[in-house]
Amino acid sequence: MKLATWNVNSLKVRLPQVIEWLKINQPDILCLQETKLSDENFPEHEIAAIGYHSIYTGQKTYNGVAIISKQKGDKIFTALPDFLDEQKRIIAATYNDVRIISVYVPNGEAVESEKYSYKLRWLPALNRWVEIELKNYAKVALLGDFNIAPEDRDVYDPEMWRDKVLCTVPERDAFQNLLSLGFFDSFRLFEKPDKSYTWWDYRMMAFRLNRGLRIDHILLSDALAKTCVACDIDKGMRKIERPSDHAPLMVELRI
DNA sequence: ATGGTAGAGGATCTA
Repeated sequence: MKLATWNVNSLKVRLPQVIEWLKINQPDILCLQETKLSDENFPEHEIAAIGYHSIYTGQKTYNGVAIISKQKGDKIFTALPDFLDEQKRIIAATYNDVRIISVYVPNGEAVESEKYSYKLRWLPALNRWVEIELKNYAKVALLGDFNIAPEDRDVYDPEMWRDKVLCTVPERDAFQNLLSLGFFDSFRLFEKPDKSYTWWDYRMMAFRLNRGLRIDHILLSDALAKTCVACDIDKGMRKIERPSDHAPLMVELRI
């Protein structure tokens, strides 16, 4: 079983890339973030034409998440139960006995901003709900754009990024609190090269200089982590013409 | 020099 996540930064622009990527990689599950599409504009038919189901919750211009899957899912959730939020940032469904939770965590903009305090309220709400989900399902995967670089080794220039949004202590604590519920960061189950990142700013030749951060993650519950045999960043998708600023991330599970 | 690029939408906002 292959699970993947990809912040596409507009599914309208990236649809041909997503279709091609699905054909080549054949994941069972692909979680998308920043679709930037209202539900009536979601390209469900184009995706169905290559044999994939879609579930989605979106809005115009900003945010928007989806799960693309070979099998149809059930027990679909499109919001956190105890956190009123107009922004479409979470979608979950069950595929056989595997619970898939796909998130687009708020970016936070800057520590002094209202968006940062929203991020620090959003993360505990996620934590509370995921804790319940872990009681109901042994096999849980929490995937997406977390907008958090968990450690200094996940940042190209940790001193420059010290206490900047994506790297602050409260954000990293919130990420550790998620892991403490019983998750493993699948990327760190394996020996990986230094300077492995999933996001590079469009500006200042950041990608060419590999000035990136590892902010997209696939967290696996113990039952799934035991079956995980690979976790890889598809950096090639950041090299092509008109790329997303994020690369896809994918795990392979022996189940 | 507080910049720069991309996407949406049609002036700025978000990242």
